Amino acid sequence: MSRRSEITRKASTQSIAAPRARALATEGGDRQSYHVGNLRESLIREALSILQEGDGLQALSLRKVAAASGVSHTAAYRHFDDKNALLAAVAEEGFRLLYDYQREVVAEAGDDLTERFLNLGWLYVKFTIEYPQHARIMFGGAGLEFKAYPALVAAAAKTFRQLLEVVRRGQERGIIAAGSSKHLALAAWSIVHGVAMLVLDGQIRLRGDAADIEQTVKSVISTLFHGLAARPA
Amino acid sequence: MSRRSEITRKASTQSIAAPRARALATEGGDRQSYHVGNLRESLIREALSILQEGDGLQALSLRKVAAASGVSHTAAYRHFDDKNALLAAVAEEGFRLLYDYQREVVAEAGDDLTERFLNLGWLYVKFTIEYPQHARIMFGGAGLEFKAYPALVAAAAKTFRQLLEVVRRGQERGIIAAGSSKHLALAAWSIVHGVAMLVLDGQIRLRGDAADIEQTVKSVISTLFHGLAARPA
DNA sequence: TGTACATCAGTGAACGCGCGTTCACTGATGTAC
DNA sequence: TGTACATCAGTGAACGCGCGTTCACTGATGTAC
Repeated sequence: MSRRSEITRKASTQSIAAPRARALATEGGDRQSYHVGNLRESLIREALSILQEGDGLQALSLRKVAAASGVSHTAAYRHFDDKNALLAAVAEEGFRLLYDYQREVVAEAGDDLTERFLNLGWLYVKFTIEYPQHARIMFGGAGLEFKAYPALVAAAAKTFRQLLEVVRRGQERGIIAAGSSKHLALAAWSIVHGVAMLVLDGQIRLRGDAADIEQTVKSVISTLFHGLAARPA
Repeated sequence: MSRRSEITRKASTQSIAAPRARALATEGGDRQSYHVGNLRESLIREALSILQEGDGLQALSLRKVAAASGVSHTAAYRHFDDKNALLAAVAEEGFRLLYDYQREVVAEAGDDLTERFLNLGWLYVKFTIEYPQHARIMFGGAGLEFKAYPALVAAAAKTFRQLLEVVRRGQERGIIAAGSSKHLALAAWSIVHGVAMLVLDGQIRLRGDAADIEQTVKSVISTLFHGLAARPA
């Protein structure tokens, strides 16, 4: 008993992002023995799990999250000032998760920069499709005031900086056009974010299988890469 | 008395989009003498007005909308099956409004197609910034099941088709690259939608004035036009 | 023109619900001497 | 080692709230004869 609580306490002191990046994609984990030491993490995890069920943002309540963690609903106030603070933590976790995924793609060896760009963009869209409600919280659908949560702002900025670096490296190698790398990165982020949101909202109908969607999305991204305008022949 | 109700009844039989496209941008109109004949339009208008106050989607309730229309909250059920049906009507109205605005830009004379493209894109973003909550309903933030509302689907499709036509005309004139015009239009929609959402969510911080934002947005769109890749020199 | 009836938009009371938040509390664990 | 005390995570009852929806109703307007 005392041994277990020692373990869980230790777990609570380190970032939950790294060890859980994979776990999130799989199943919920053990439901027992939360409390004392890891309730905070448990609440975030269960919130994600509830969002994953797809009943929309308004299906997420403090009470449900607490119940899923096997805890009285007032216990949440030990760890979060209020409901919004929990949402902010969920969003923050989302950005860390996305960052980790992106890092893998960026780190992948491969000389074809275009290819890598397509993959990075496709990853972003895939993330949004796989974690739609999660993505909505991250991208303002919950009406969260980001400014009130510096850690959240930092996590989001870090994710964007990753893209910015890829653009810069491309420019150095002469593969990406010269100019404000910030504006170019913004263009890349915008198109990928836009197509993700349109797919998520069903404006882009995903008739056909996953492969079709992937192809469509990549075609859109490659339009950005090569330009909409006709090349002067 | 009977004369007035005749007028309002006639008004209710035609689309509210055209005559109101301008009115929406200005003030709320007269609050008296709704009922019998134009309650439906009044409910939609007041819903928009409440959304415009910017307290978020969840601040919009049937009861508030009815109260703003000066009517018992159960009266709404005379005109809408339920709350979602009202939301769908609001979204539909939004697409019609956007369509009308776009048509003006498209119709504007001007030989410079690039310029016109930038203007069309900027219009889209401006619309989203000016009617943020409205845009959220239109773009899935309310969790509306679009499929259940054919008129809504039609209005959205019509707006997209407008963009598609511009792309096709550009291709005919050899100004826009050959290839699937649908995919190209999708790319244009995506980037514009993405940048709009990122601005709306504060991910793109709008330090500086409106002109700065306009410049940034147009720079992003022109990146799509000319391509991210370096031109082979 | 007058009467009887149908239609239908809007009323207001009532319902049950889940919500976020507060409060005084309990009981286990950690710390000082 | 033992005692007294502080800390602190979690409890459970209670609060007030606004919500969507239902129901039987009222009263004005339109229609048939």
